[in-house]
Amino acid sequence: MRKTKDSYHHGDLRAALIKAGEAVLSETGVDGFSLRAVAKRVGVSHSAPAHHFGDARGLLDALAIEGFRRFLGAMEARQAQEASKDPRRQLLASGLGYLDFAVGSPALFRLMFAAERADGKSEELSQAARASFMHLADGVERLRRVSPFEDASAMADVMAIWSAVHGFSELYISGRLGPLDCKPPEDREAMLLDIVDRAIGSSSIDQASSAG
Amino acid sequence: MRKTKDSYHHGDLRAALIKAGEAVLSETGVDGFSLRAVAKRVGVSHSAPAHHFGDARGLLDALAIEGFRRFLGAMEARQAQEASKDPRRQLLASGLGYLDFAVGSPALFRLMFAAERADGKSEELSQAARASFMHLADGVERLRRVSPFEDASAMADVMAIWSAVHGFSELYISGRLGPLDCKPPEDREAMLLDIVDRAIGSSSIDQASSAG
DNA sequence: CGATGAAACTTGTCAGTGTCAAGATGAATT
DNA sequence: AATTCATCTTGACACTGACAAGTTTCATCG
Repeated sequence: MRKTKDSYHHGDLRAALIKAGEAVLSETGVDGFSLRAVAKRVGVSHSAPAHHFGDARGLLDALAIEGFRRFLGAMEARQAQEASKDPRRQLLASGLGYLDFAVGSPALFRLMFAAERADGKSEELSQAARASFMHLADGVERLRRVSPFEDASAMADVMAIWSAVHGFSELYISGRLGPLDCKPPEDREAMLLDIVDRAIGSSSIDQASSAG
Repeated sequence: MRKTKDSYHHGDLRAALIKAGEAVLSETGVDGFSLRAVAKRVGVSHSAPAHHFGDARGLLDALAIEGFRRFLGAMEARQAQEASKDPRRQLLASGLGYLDFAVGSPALFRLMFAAERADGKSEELSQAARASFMHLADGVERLRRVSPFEDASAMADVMAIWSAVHGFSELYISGRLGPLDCKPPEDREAMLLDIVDRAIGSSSIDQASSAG
């Protein structure tokens, strides 16, 4: 069974390694990431991580899982801040949370969406990723009043919105949006809202015609 | 052309290393990529690449530069196939080329858009990337009849279209679009066209009439 | 033609990495 | 107190990128 509560030797090495792993990831990027560097930062031997995560991929998976949890949290936080409960507004708020996370933890964001990790090797990781997808699907369902899994056009909305938000986030953290990233956060957020608005399309004009 | 296969000098080692590098990249992904593996594949010593590319990053930069060249070619190829010269059709065709390249060379695509390489360290790489961006900007300019660099709303179109196409491509090659990637190419292409259509928005529904 | 120097490539070495095997530590159970 | 066993350490191996120094080929000039 899953154990490893805070106990003796180190206290809670597993959690400490994840925390240190995130720090190393954000400081040096995924290229400078190494098991030994993480272990050294925590102050344990170079092969201590192996016991908790198996191999390097195991630790990266754990980081991605933790990342998806915070990712979902970032979207929900923005939605909670949004006063209006209008589905369209809530969906836009969710997109802002998506961008918040990408900008705040770009290396982790990239790790989470790395191609190799979507192969379903880790069931827990697949599930965490699916939860984020479901969050988006739910948002569209509230807007369209139809489940995307039962309505192709609603699923098309999901794809369009997801692609737009994800693409913008990726390009932004890549620094490819030119002078935009030098500007205040309000600018990139306004840009994102415009983009998501296009992606939602005419399917919800009747819902909230004067949003903005 | 000096090409002495059995001689001490390879003849065209630089090109051979780039070619082998692309092969290693597509076969093992960027994680399994190593200078020594590339050198071994070509049949030279482990430090032969250093003479042409300096360090590992130098070879990866060269691969990205070559990638951007083929990337642009993929977009232009699709545009050439498109019979209609209508700016909207041409823009959509360009998007299909974008997706073609991402699907055909996912590892290279990811390498090209890796965040660390957009820092302008390599001028040649920055220029190759900029050329691809310009291709998109030109397409929007033909559609809107205004330069995106002189019109904010046209630049917004550029951002929206780029985000949508890039996001869809990223998510697709990540295998996160679910059952979509098992389906024939026509399906994903139809999906992309729908998405880009949303991103273009109403700005070109009546291209000539609405003057921004 | 032959020498000289530069370019292309090799060999050797070093620190660092992931992973495995085997040993040491200490809390919990008996 | 002895045993158990997950936890953690030590040591080793093959591999990596980078550097230094040596070897081979080519080009140019005397």
